[in-house]
Amino acid sequence: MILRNQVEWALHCCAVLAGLPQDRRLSTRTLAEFHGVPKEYLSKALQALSQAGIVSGTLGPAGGYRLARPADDITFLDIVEAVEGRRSTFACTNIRFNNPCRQPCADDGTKACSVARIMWQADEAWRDSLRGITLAAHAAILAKDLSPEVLERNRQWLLSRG
Amino acid sequence: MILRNQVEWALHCCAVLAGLPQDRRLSTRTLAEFHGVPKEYLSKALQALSQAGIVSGTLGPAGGYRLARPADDITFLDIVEAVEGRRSTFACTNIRFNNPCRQPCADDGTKACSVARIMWQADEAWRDSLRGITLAAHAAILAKDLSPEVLERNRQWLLSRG
DNA sequence: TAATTACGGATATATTGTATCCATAAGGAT
DNA sequence: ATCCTTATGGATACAATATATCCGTAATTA
Ligand code: FES
Ligand code: FES
Repeated sequence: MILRNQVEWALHCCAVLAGLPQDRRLSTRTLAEFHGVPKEYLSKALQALSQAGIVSGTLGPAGGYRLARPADDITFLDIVEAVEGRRSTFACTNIRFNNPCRQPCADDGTKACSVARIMWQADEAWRDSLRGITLAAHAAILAKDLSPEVLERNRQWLLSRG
Repeated sequence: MILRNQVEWALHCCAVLAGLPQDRRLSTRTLAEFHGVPKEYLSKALQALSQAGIVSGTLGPAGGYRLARPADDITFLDIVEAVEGRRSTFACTNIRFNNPCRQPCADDGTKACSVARIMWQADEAWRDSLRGITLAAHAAILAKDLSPEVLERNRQWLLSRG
């Protein structure tokens, strides 16, 4: 089990957008070149973000994407779920009901399986962790990781493209 | 991203074994019939559990599997990792280094990407949650969920097969 | 009008998950 | 000794998903 590449791409794209003025837009082409990933496929991830209301896309020249909400109102979970979906990472197929000595209409079918409950609880812990980090919080981490020069250089490169 | 069916099967098989006397063994065929899953494919999951030292398999008639350790020394994480592997659910492909305006030999390459660190932290939260539940703890939950009659009926069916 | 963009559908390929089959070695029953 | 049953591991086939590309459309700007 492994998350899609799209997740890494989407997170980085959102992080980049969070570092720019809110009204500035970046095109799919610029974002693809900046991250060195195929433009056509990245477009699918950006469309998913757009449909989820995380970014806003506009048509025409000088069009592109910007964040649809303030950076402190977008969590990592929002982005991951937009690309990866909201279904639990654990799928219960109810094999407990295949039990050959189980009586039909037993009253043990009203509650979810104990195994599934534990797995879903772990899934929620994963989501809680991602829900705790906003793009604004990540920008603060990034500011400590990278030197101001590197950040400014990236910023200028992106703004010169659009 | 979704976990394999094997995970659900492996967890249920271990839960079944935990409800039996430690020296009793169950064959792949019995476990497959009990859960209504293909015997040949379930065998692969049991082999993974065997190789991870969670269950112990013996050959010959009256052979089969038993837990290799006490039930309070086997966590859900042990079982999930045996089947699903231990790699993180998030794979970083280092797209940050594809940055076209990045200078070679920059000092920002010594640390893992901030995005990856956040994703790996969430992965650890998921694992921590699974690490907190042992087969013994699950057995206690099961005892509250199911009626003693159902548990005993299953127990007898399994013991009569082996 | 022409160029550029997001958007969505269709398609192709690669990777992974699912499932089955078979050969082998080992243990128990006769 | 012989036969049956079992786990083990390799090989193979099939299905589902991930990855990637292509193209047509509509909207926007110059
Ligand atoms: S029946 Fe699906 S996890 Fe128990
Ligand atoms: S480069 Fe892989 S997560 Fe940032």
